[in-house]
Amino acid sequence: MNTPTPPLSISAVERETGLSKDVLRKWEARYGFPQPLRDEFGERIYPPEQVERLRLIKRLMDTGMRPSKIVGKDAATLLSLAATRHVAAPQSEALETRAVELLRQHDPEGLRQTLYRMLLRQGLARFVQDTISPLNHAVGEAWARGELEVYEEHLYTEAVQWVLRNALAALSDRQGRPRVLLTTLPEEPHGLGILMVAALLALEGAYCVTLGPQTPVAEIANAVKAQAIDVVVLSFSIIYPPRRIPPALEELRQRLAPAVEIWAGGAGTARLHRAPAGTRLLPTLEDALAALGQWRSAHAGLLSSVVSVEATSQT
Amino acid sequence: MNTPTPPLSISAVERETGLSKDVLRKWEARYGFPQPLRDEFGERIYPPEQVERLRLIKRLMDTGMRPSKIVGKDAATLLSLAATRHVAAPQSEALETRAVELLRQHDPEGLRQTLYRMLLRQGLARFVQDTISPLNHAVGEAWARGELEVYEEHLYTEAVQWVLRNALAALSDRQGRPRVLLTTLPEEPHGLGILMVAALLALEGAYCVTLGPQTPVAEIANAVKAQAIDVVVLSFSIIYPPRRIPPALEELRQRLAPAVEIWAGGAGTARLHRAPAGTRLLPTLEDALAALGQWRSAHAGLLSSVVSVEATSQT
DNA sequence: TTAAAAATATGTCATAGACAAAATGGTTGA
DNA sequence: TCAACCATTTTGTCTATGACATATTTTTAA
Repeated sequence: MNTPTPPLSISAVERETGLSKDVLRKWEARYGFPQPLRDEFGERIYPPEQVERLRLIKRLMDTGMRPSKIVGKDAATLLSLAATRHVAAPQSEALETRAVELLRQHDPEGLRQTLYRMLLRQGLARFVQDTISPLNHAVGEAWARGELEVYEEHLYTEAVQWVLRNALAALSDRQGRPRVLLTTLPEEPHGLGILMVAALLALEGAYCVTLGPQTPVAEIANAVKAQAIDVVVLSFSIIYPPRRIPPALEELRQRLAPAVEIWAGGAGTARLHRAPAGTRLLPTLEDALAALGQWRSAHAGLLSSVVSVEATSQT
Repeated sequence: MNTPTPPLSISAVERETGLSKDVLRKWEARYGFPQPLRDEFGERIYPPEQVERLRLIKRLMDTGMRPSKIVGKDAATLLSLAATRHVAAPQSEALETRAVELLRQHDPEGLRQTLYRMLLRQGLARFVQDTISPLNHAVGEAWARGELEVYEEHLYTEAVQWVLRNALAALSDRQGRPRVLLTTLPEEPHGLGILMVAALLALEGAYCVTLGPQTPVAEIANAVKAQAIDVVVLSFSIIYPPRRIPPALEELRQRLAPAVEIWAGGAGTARLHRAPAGTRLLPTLEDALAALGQWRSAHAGLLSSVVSVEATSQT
């Protein structure tokens, strides 16, 4: 009934796991795993079990573990390690399993509908915080366990984006303040986070421009000028190397006028001690709302003179 | 004003151009191009001009040219080659340049609006055929000339998807016939084509399920059964190796009940001589409409008994 | 404790050659 | 005239091994 999963070539494994060919070969030499079979031409072929383990290892490494600690471990140990990683117990198991089920049945329409109904029932704010957030985790873990294929994760992402963008379109108010630009840096492909933040901020009356993921810094600077942006929100997922976040933020800080605030959100920022000067961390969605409130009170008296401020800041 | 584009490392060039590190090194050895400089550690660094040329070369290769014919050529020659490739002169230059402009200004909202207004003015069918199709070309070429960054192309894709999905949602009719499943195979990442076809078919009253791109064959078979699908539409873009299309179609043909039709569309199918037995090629969008008409007349007398046919075909 | 320095771990890059897979071009047979 | 076949060439991917930059951890000094 399910996919029969034949053994994979090294490029296929690279595609499936995100581990480069070089890394796969080096691990084999250094840690003795993976240990692919060879085909008739002496080329590596990886049995599904090993691909499975590699997927798990990749997932654990994305949460900060080091290869030497985990590459040797067997699948069971890896799974238990993965289990100890997340503390928060999901409150609405039912929805999550239902969503994963719909994914597996390839019913994108049904998934969108389910999500949209949930949105109507809960309201946008609770929907984003209590439903989408845990769902993201559930889907991510299902994928790491090999229960979902890559394209099924795509399906999920598309459905969520669809629902959130719809909501955003309805909320869009060009007079809203602050004017917020949301995007990710070129090395960060995950764009769901910014949509979630955008939804929350737009609900509170901010004007949100979501650029989509992977915008070069120079282009962010252009967009900020062109659209008279007050706040830039960047999202860093768990896969973004934490060490690279501060320098990236500092570079952006230098390129933007000091009046433009820089907020950094996403799971990747949770591991940071403190924010670089002139930037702000938003490890959770609540922090985004708090930051918005503070921006508002800081600019409360100035809102009437905003137009002139923008005009000068565009030089 | 524009991006300053520093010299790039070999991985960066791989990311930018889609040419693997192995290929970049081999071309250097075989054809003498690219000829990257070396940094202080002896590692390759590619000046922007060479990256530019590589981008053009990749684009030309995607249209079927061979490396030996073009890797040596200079940028001007490559551009003229690219120019001779497309015959059809775009009729509404204005719109195309306007869209590219909006992209460059990072105004996704504005782009969506422009597209949506165009849709309302022209109607969905003309919008897809006369506007989106040439726009796709224009954007693709702008990208090959280096006028757009990767993420700007994403922006475009997202905007078009947004507009088309919106239209599709409004048209969706669960009673519609035939029931059409649209997707691409795992090696084909481009998903715009199926949305365009879906829009046209849905407009004519078909029920369309768009699975998103990169669905494994086994999963297509599952979905076909689960949703009582009459027709599977696959899209092959210009980058799909033409030689692999027939075997792929044949494999799918074997996995599906004979009553389920298989149509293959997209620019990749234009180069094929004839369709494998039991499948049908749709090199142009008009062909899709024609195929729909023929399906309808072939099943005209049976439409009343469709329900029972489905019930038995699901065994 | 904090900070700097040394040691270790890890990923990326380089070279060079083997060879499968794809494409081309010519030949044969319908 | 066209398609199918085979030989030849082209082209991309893979193997193997080692160097070394960069990231992380540990140790040492302040």
